[in-house]
Amino acid sequence: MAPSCYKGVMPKIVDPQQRRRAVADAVYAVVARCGLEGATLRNVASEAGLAVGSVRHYFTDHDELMIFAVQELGRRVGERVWAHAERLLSGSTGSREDRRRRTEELLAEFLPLDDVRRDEVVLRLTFSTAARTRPSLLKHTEAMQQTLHELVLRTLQGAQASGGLPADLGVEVETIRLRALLDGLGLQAALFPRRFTSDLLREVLHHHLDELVAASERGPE
Amino acid sequence: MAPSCYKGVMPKIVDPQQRRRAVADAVYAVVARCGLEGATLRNVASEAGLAVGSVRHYFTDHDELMIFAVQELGRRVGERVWAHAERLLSGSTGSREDRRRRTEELLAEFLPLDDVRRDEVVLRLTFSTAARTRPSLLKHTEAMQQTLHELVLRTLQGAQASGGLPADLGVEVETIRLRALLDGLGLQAALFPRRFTSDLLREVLHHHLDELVAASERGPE
DNA sequence: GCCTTTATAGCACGACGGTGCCATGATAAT
DNA sequence: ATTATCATGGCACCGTCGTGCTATAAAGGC
Repeated sequence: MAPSCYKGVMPKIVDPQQRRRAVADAVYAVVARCGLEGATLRNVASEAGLAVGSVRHYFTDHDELMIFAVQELGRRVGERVWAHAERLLSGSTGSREDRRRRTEELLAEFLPLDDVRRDEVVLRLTFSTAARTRPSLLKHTEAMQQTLHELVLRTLQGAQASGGLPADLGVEVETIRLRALLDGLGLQAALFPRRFTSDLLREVLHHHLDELVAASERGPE
Repeated sequence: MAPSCYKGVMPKIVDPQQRRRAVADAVYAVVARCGLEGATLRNVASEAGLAVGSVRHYFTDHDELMIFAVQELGRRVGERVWAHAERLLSGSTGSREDRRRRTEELLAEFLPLDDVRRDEVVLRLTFSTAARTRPSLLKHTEAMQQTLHELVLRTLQGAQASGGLPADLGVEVETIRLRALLDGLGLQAALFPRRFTSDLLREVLHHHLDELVAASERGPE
């Protein structure tokens, strides 16, 4: 029916992608405030300033909304931290202390040190734990975890290549250990923000990296 | 404690405490299978082989049921691990390698290395994350976390006293770091049991303890 | 003008949640 | 036997949630 050009003949105004992202924002706000069980269509629609029918116009199912929320969360986290990683890699010049400082900053992106990162950690944690009993979420959660794993791995490998870490260090095991540390800290801090202050989190991370570089002076086991 | 003859004048047969624990068992089974949102009164009652009214006879609210489940979970975890800790402390004799091995076994109680510990980790994780948005659970979850914290702290202090760890080691920070590591590993393993095998978990814990004792040969920073 | 497509909103239905209330059976004291 | 107490089970009510369906308004293409 329509002529050959299928691209520019949309008789509408709003951008669906942008709308979906806006709804995802509402999901994040509700989940951060009331938990995942509070992310009902009515709550999300109310948070987004829309009606339930409007939200359902962009998401067929409640499941699809949750899946999109996880995907979008993974996209944003990956995007933000990859940008940070590129900043680190681009500035390959600099003293060893500078590289160490920037590496620590990069890894600190995974800790709830401010409101933005705190919400992000809480959301990652919430969706991840929920994915255990929700097959539809598990696949995308796994992808997000894989992204974070590779990022930490690349970071350690980069530090190793630049001489900041010993060449004989088991980066795979250290990646798992470091990621577990970051996740565990985030978990505790998400539960008890008053006990786990930003300074304490930074101190633990700093200490852990100290131990990693100190292993170089010890040589292979 | 075995159900001894009641001394009071109760015209009944069953022991309410035992019944409440049995219902808690049903809660654990349902939560482990379907997540916390699946722990409805109907599901729990069905799992326990009772009717909803029967469950409600022992728990006024759904909230009270959840609170009791958290408390009981904390009790059991603490009981089991404290028993293990006493075994460690009672056998203060033995070579350094033996002490190290038993310490590692004690800390391994927090890792999902078998079905029992796996369920326990999953339950701890589920209730903890849920407590973030449920004030009624937060208080008891905090108590459970405090118990685990103190246990890890005592373990490290014991190792330090016996000479297994350097005297100048910051046990408080190391406790936080070790607990974050255990929590993070448990979180990952709960999500992806196939990727995080028992051997891998043991290896990471072993490696971490190696790093701790290796810090003794490095002296103060 | 007309018509198609999209955006937004609302209603109604069925399913399921917690909970108040009550009926029945069992037990032990009187 | 009577009665009080407790255990157990079921019913019914009300709220909420997801979802199918429909209505209305706006924006191009013809």
